Amino acid sequence: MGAKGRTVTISDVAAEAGVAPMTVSRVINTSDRVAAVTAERVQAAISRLGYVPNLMAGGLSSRRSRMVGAIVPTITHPMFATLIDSLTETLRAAGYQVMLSLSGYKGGEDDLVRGLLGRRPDGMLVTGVEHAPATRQMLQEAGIPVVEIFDTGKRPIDMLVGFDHAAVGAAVAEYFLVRGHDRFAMFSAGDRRALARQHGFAERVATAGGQLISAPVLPAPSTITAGREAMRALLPVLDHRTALFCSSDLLAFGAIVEARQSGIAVPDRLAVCGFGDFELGAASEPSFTTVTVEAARIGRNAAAMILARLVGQTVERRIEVPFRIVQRGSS
Amino acid sequence: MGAKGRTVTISDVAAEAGVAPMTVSRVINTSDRVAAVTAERVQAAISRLGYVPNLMAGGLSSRRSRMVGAIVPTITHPMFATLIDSLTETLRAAGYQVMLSLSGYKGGEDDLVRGLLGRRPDGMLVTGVEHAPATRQMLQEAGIPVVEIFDTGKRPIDMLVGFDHAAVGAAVAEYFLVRGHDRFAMFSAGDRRALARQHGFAERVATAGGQLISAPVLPAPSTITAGREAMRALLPVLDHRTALFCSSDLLAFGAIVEARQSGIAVPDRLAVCGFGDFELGAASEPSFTTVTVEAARIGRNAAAMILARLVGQTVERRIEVPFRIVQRGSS
DNA sequence: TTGAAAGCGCTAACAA
DNA sequence: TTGTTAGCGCTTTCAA
Repeated sequence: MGAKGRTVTISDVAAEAGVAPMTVSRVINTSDRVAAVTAERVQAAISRLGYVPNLMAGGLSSRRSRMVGAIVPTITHPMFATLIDSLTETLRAAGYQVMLSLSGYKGGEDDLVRGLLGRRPDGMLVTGVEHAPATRQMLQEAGIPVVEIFDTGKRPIDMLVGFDHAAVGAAVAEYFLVRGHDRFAMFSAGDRRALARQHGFAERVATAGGQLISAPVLPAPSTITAGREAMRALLPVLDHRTALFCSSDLLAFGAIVEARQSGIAVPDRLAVCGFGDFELGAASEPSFTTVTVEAARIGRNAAAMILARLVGQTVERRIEVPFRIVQRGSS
Repeated sequence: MGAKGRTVTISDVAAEAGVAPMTVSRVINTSDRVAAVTAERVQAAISRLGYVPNLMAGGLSSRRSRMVGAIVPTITHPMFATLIDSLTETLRAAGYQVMLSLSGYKGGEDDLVRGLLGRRPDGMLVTGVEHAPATRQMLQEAGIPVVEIFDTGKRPIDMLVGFDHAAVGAAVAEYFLVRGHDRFAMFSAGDRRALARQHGFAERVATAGGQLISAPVLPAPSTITAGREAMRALLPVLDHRTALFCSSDLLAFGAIVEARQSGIAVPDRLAVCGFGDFELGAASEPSFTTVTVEAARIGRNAAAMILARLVGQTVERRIEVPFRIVQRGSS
């Protein structure tokens, strides 16, 4: 560094401490292989000069960047925010940094992957299992551990931590069916995984001979306001007891707020189940039923899988994380 | 890359295209300075081999990493999530990536800064204006544009985009005073900036001769549940009309839910103002008054300042972003 | 418009 | 335990 003048390099430190650069490198990376006195002298030189090792140089030479790339659609969504939080923390504890890219919900993943791979990450995390063939190939040929998260598929690129969204939809339908419902509605965001939940829900409902009276697809990411508006549109056909599944807790909350405004009793006239288990669902009034998935666990597992592979361990290639319906006041 | 065998380098591409490595480099970085036919041939070789340029090598050589480091307390908080979103997007459009570190609310910033500076970022963003002296010095000596965000101070490290939290507190107090309130309470998270808002609020209240009946400090980050609990504790002294300022919309929402559960009329008996302008405040019932600050604008401004400096422009060193009280159903 | 030489700052591999 | 040599894959600089 150095405000004026040259950046301090490992050679400067070596000269200052009266050792070879390689010895400084050892002190920094594998301090056990250096005599204690020498190490102390080097450490003193380091802090005297304010030396900050150049990780680009180190990475280029060692072919290890101590960095993991991650792509998620957004961090505005509590689920992904939590996931990135736990991923980052688990990797940080192991000495790795995370380079994050946000893909939005409109594709363009290829450029993001290429951009990250340019930094030569030691591992990669991508959201979902649907990728352009070229993207898949790039990831495969990178020769690093790759984890796909938040979904399942038959043929992962490498490793996978997620759950079956269609199964979630079916489980929620089942939950309602068991409680005697026969009229259903679903508010779904337009992204792949929300739509998979919708399909699972609709299919189970159809199999049971239930009636799906409405299933609007809303723009991703979901908002409370979108939930309110969808509910407003649904009101005219809400003449009988209905069970509503929302692809996000935000939609569910909006739906409930609007329903109560309009004098629709929850849960008697309208039963509601959300998805995501945000704090909102537990701490609002009425609290509402939702599907809980431990996002933090997905992040931790993904990080652990990458780290394990980096130290040469054989790892489970596929982890299905459980989901669970949490019954609350809305159903 | 290459699943088996060596990674493709610029020399491989050069050989494939029948040119020198330097020509390939020019095609990638400054394609205008290469003959069109040559460029085409090189591009063909690049995609044939699946070449992904090594940015560590490029950065080491050019001393530009095309990367900006950023430290925020958390991305779980909607305000910081939005900010990082806009920062990332603005920088991405200019060809820069963001390396994100999460500091939590407990310090340890020094290690994060050192870790990021090791990647030789072309710019840095840090949250707040309070830093350990050593951290300050490291940032200063890095010789790169540094932006401190989300606060103001007399003596920024380099550049600053933020607002005065004490002024926010004072403005909210003023807002209540104008409406004839004389009894006040405040729920505040324990982080620096929330406490600054609290102080500003308390001071203005005191100056006006108002009574501050309660001002608990809650753990950061704020939650809805914490707001409910704080309200439960406040109930016994809520015998007169009271105005409550919460350091976060989550606390405000929790407070309102709990108050209504307990039969306290909002806004007649209890007026509430939150902070942050989350969607929750606008779309819940009753909607609630809050302080809005454009987080996205802070991110965009910070990115723009860094980018401008990187192309050698002289830049405003301090941007005060406005805040505004949005009146809604709770006050 | 293109190429050759040198070097960015570090670490692997080997030697002492 | 420490040092020397070579080279990671690019770009800068200079030359043609």
